Amino acid sequence: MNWAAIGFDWNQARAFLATAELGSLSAAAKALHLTQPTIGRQVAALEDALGVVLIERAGRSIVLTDAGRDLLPPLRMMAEAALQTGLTASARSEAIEGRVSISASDVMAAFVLPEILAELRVAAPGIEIEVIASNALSDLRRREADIAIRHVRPQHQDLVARLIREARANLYAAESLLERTGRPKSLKDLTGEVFVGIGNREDMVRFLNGLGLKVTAANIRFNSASGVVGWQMVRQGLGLGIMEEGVAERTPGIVRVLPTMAPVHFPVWLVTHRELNTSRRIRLVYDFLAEALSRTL
Amino acid sequence: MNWAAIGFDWNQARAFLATAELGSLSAAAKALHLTQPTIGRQVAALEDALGVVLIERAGRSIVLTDAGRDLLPPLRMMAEAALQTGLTASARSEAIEGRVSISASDVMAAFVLPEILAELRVAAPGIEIEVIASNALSDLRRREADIAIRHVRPQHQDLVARLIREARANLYAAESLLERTGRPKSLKDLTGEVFVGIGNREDMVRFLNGLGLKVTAANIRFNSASGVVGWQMVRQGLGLGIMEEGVAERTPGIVRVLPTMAPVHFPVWLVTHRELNTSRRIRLVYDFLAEALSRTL
DNA sequence: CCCAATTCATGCGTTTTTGTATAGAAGATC
DNA sequence: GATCTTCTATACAAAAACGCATGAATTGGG
Repeated sequence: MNWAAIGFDWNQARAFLATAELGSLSAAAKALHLTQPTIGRQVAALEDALGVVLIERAGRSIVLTDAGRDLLPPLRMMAEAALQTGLTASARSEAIEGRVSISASDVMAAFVLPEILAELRVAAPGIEIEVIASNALSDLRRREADIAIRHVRPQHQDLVARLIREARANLYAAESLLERTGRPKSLKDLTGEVFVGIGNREDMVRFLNGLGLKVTAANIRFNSASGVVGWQMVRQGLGLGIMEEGVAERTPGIVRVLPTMAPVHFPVWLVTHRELNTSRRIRLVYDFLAEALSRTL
Repeated sequence: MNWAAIGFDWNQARAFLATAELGSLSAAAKALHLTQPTIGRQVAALEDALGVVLIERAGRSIVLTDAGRDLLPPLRMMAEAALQTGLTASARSEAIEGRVSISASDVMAAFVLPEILAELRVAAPGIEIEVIASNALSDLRRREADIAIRHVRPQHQDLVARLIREARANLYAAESLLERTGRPKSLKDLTGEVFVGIGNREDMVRFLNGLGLKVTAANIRFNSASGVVGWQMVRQGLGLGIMEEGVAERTPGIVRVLPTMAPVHFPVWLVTHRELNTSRRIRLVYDFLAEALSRTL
């Protein structure tokens, strides 16, 4: 290895990369948990060390110079390798203390996880938990989370997954709503009913049609990308909605519509990175979640 | 990019990599132009940040832990990318001031380059020159030098090369030696003569045999890996030796043996990295060397 | 078996870097 | 076009890192 040629400050290089990727010094500072003046000075120092002008201050924002743009590909490589380094280190970490991030849908994060995490805090007080509540699949390979709860089987071989159980979802409504509109006795009674959608309207229509319900997008009068918001709307009696059985049963004022209708089954997968699975800390949380989810859900 | 996962100190990572590759904190410190306590503290801080023990202090030296060994491959990737970053930056550097390193055989470095560099200093006073005198081919792709003077055509497509000229080498001896032993008139007279070898004895024998000289390893009574040392031995009259024509002609007390014998031709290539060729500073030195070598040699 | 040469750890003073607070500049918005 | 928000630059104090000097431990050689 030629040590002289890599003698520039690697942290400054990272500061520039973050600035270039995120578009501003301020954004880079926030991402790297530093301050804007520090990032600015680091980038300036890197320019000085490399003898190259990297960014042009164009008033409010910044623009990369040709030289700066040239540096991006190798710097991205560097960051990729750094990510792999961190991953490997975490996998080797024997420490029980430390942070573990869990990605889950907002419904899971809001209605299922808190109870489980309360137990976990007793079992392992040293572990710091970061819950990422998002209905977008976070990329475990990029380490956006250490552990993810998903409802589709993960494909990539870098990931290791465990099928917790087949969960059930049913159609629910607020008691107040049914008292107003009357209790439907069959699928046909539901035609023309108002539904609360979650996520994409079209997907929701397809899903409901699959259940044998004759509904169109027009029936979904209320919709939200957030499952929690959707569920609150159902509780308010704004319409009928789909919910996981366990969550629904623990929600007061909610009753099942058409109890004779067969529940929708969907899998619950617990997923982590293959390398991270060797980390004692993450393994502990992973196993704890697996046990608790198969029990609670 | 996930910025949180690459939030460890990249300079500390480099410190550990150097330590692991070079085998000791002290060696790493020297390579990175830092001090041993600093490297020690950086590695310790990295261990702390990653929650992993990387090295075991085994008395005088250090031993990598399993975790430390695991981190090496991604860290090497990081260093490779850093090298590429530095390379790209140098290519983009518009600064005339700065360092340029030139790799050449020790003979070239000692007898040809100084004169040329004296001219260069006048033409471009801001440039700092580092001469790497080595008969081992330095790896331009690893940036062990910015520019190399070579006698074989470089293969790799990352390198750009210019054929300066076909140089000539002849057989020479000290006048004092020939006065003692008599001037040889033909190839046959050289059988049994003492030769001064440069580099590998076997290669030297093969080379001389190729010239039609009937010599074996036994004839090469003196040998040195250093061409300069070899040439000094020739000047001292210890034996006959091969030398580039221009250098030999400028050496007092040296005469050509068998002037009728055809000279050996060998190419002189000026080589640099394709990316570096766009650097104003390196381009300047490259062009200057090309001009000077084709004139001087 | 002892001495010399390395190598790592530690204490301390100095230098460097970082963060906070603030000012200035340039788009965005109404 | 005035205002508001967002982003960068600068000054200064606090914190962190660094280098030097030194001590302790170990290995290799005489």
